[in-house]
Amino acid sequence: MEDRAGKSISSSHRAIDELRQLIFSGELAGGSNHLESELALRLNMSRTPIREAALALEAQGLLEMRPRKGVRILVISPVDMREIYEVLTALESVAARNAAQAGYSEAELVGLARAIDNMDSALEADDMRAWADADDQFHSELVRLGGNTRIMSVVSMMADQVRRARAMTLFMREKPHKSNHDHRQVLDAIQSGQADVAYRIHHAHRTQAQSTLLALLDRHQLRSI
Amino acid sequence: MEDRAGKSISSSHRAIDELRQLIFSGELAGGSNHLESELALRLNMSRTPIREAALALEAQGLLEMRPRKGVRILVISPVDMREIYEVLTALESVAARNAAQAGYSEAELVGLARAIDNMDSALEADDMRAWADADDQFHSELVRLGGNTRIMSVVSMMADQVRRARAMTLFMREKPHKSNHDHRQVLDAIQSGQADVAYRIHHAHRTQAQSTLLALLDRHQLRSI
DNA sequence: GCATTTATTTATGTATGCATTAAATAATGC
DNA sequence: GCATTATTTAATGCATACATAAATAAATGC
Repeated sequence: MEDRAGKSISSSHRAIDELRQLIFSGELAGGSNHLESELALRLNMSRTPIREAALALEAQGLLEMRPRKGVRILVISPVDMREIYEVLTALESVAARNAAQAGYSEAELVGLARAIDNMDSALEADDMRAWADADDQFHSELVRLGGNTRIMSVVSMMADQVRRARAMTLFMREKPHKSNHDHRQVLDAIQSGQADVAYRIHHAHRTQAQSTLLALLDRHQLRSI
Repeated sequence: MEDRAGKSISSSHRAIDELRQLIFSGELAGGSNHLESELALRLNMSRTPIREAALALEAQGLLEMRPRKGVRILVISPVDMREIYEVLTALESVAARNAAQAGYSEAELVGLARAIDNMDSALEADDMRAWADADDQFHSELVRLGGNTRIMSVVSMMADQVRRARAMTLFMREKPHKSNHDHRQVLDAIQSGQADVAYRIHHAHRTQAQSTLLALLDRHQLRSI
């Protein structure tokens, strides 16, 4: 097997990538069970790399391995959402503060600025999927600029865990104009080196996002996704 | 294989447990490399469960699997310590706030109180190892009371990552009387439901612990552990 | 003697086989 | 007909075999 760069990629890695895809796309639905042999057949490889991939995805909180029951895709409940957003709020805010303290140049912040621009145009074009991508881009760039690799990996893990739920609520919520405004403010604070402001604004932003989302789940009686 | 409860335990789980032990005890030193076959021989099992265990421990940030180089036990640098303590500070403080908000009864807080008592008597007896155990007990009980399972697992993972470094600095630092005082204050705030106070005090406590530790590493020129 | 190529070794990644044991089904007793 | 036990089925956990590819050593050319 070869990836885009032409470097051969192992079956285990391919299994991880493809299973993630299948989970995010909903083809492997939350709550569904799948025997190792079934997945092996589906991805056209033996059980060994499937097992290794399942172990990795279990560590990332995307599924659960239950002896003789197969691999179960985890569902996200409102309680899970609360937990995850609590962690995201705390860690991303620290990243925002660090980014502001780092004294980045205009050029180094171009990724953040571009993400915000993308969100604006997506919102204008009423393309919520593009907006969500740009939002992801903003948050992951922010965390990257924070410079703490542990925060990066925890945040990206948790973001993955709520990905399905987020996709589902994307089209239920009203247009997130406020979100874009918040992001510009965070960028401003980072540019001007106001660490505490960056922290506070991002913290408020995430807290707001969390209650919006939880209210939405409650209104639609979504008990698990 | 049977564990204490008489329930048979899998080789993979045994491998995880025993490798963790070997890493924490220093028998598998930070930076050392070990072929899968070597570890298999050592734990008297085949490569398969060793591989599964290594994958799990890699996800937990304790080692790294490098093709043909074997499994490398990770070392902790001062930069890693900074990163990890930043995460611990942020998440444990949130846990402290949540615990204070939860309105626990005296009985439910007995674990925390006991941990502090243990730290006091360990300090009196000048038994630093007992003190470290009690400190662990306090922090993990605090996080448990916070009620966020994600925070629990991230914190315990990060605590494991610095375990070796912490053990090493245990006997280099002066007696942590201040620490015990801080912990009592956090417990008081939780008992009286002062969420913001609990947050602030624990945050300050962890920030202090971090700079003490980093200063210690710097003073002793420890660039990796 | 040094660089380059070829051969050899060996650790890994994956497939496969099999014993074990949980779950499902059938059989038995009441 | 229901509960209990025996039987069968089948998914997992692990061992093992082997192809592949990296690293090392040997050989060749200059």
